[in-house]
Amino acid sequence: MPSKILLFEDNTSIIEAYKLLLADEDELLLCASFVNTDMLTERINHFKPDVVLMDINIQPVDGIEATRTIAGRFPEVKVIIQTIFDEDDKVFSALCAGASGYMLKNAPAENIADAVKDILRGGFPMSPSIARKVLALFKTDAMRQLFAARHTPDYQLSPREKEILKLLVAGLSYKMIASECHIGFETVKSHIKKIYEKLHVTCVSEAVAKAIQERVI
Amino acid sequence: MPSKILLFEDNTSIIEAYKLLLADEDELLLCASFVNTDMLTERINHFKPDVVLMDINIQPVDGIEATRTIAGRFPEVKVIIQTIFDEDDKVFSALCAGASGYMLKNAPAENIADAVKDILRGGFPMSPSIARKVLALFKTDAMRQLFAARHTPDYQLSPREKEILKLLVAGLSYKMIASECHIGFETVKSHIKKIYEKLHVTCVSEAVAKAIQERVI
DNA sequence: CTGATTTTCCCCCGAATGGGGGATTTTAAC
DNA sequence: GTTAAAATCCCCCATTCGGGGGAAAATCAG
Repeated sequence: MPSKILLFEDNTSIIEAYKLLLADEDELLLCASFVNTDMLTERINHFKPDVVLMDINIQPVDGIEATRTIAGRFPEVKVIIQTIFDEDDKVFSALCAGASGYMLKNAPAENIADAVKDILRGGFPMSPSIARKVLALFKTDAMRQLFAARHTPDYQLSPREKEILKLLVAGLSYKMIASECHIGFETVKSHIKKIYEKLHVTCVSEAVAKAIQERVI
Repeated sequence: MPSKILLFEDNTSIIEAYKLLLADEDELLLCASFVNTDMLTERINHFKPDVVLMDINIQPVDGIEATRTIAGRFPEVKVIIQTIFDEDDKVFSALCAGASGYMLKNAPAENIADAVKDILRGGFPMSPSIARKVLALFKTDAMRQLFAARHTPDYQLSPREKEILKLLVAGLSYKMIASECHIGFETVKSHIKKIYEKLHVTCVSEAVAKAIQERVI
């Protein structure tokens, strides 16, 4: 049984091209194509496609928003964003919005069907230029922040120190921490002194910020 | 001018194999190889390679950490992670750490030089399983939080209050904030009193935690 | 113009914090 | 069994915070 495809594309000549390209594919079936995103959910609901090829610049709802809608309402539908080139930010947003992949409209003709099949198999074909862009995203500050989660700097805090740091982050005073941990006030002070040393900070605010941002706790 | 390569690999027979494979490549020059990650930055600094081939399981600093170091200190150096197989998670972490690509050590011999050249040209050969992980990353909550419109509770902080809150989060004392903002100490106190009221907190630690976690600032 | 909000500043005072010294006991490692 | 680290507690003391009162400009919206 072939995979049903819906095409959203405002350029009719591209629609024609796709029709031709997909016509003699046994595994793929182009059910319908639309030049706008009107009645989006109704159309999806009606055709129940396996794949949606979505032009990123379609109107009135743009391809990214449409992707978000489809990914939210029909998570089993794979959305493949169609773009021309040099639209890094948009492609990135589209992937965030739930797109399963990303294709260049000006790719060599025979590759298009293969790309669709590939994505259906769970692959994620990326042209080198796109791969480079995605890879570049791994090096942005935002991504680094994300992966600070995985990369947790080790400040060699002892279990007790971690416990107390957590309570500090939770907003407890020294006194409250003491009673919470069933230890003396002075002990709490000692631990916190040690924590500050190890984290290279000098006050609660820095300690809390560091603990949260670098996921020390 | 050939691209200079440094090899970090603890298996000496693999080092020998790479030497042979890269010996008759005009575009590639294997400068040196090391069986550990001691003196990492010094070595990079000395050889100034274009490419580093980094075994993922090298010691004492593992390949991922080493990659992070190199990517941080020498962003122009491309790091290619060398892995055996079935180490998707590690490979993924390596990419997050800033690797430019990865290669299978047991790849057909003639492919190795090609893979290096490919990555040098900016390509990014990615296996389906890795690609899937990359894609999955785009759908994580963390990413959505970062890039999608997110629910930010509105505490109605005035611009000045936000500014001061930022400085609080940065770990500045009242006095430092005063001098930073060119206002009096008492004014800072007033603002902070107001901030605490609005955020429903009673001390810096709570305020900082809330500001960061709820992205108030 | 008028009222509301923001920003600025002030005093008082008790409580909390941070840094500098310690010391003892328990636990873990070698 | 010695050594090292962790966890506990103590004192002193200056500084910083936090909450309670204000109040006067400056800015802004209607």
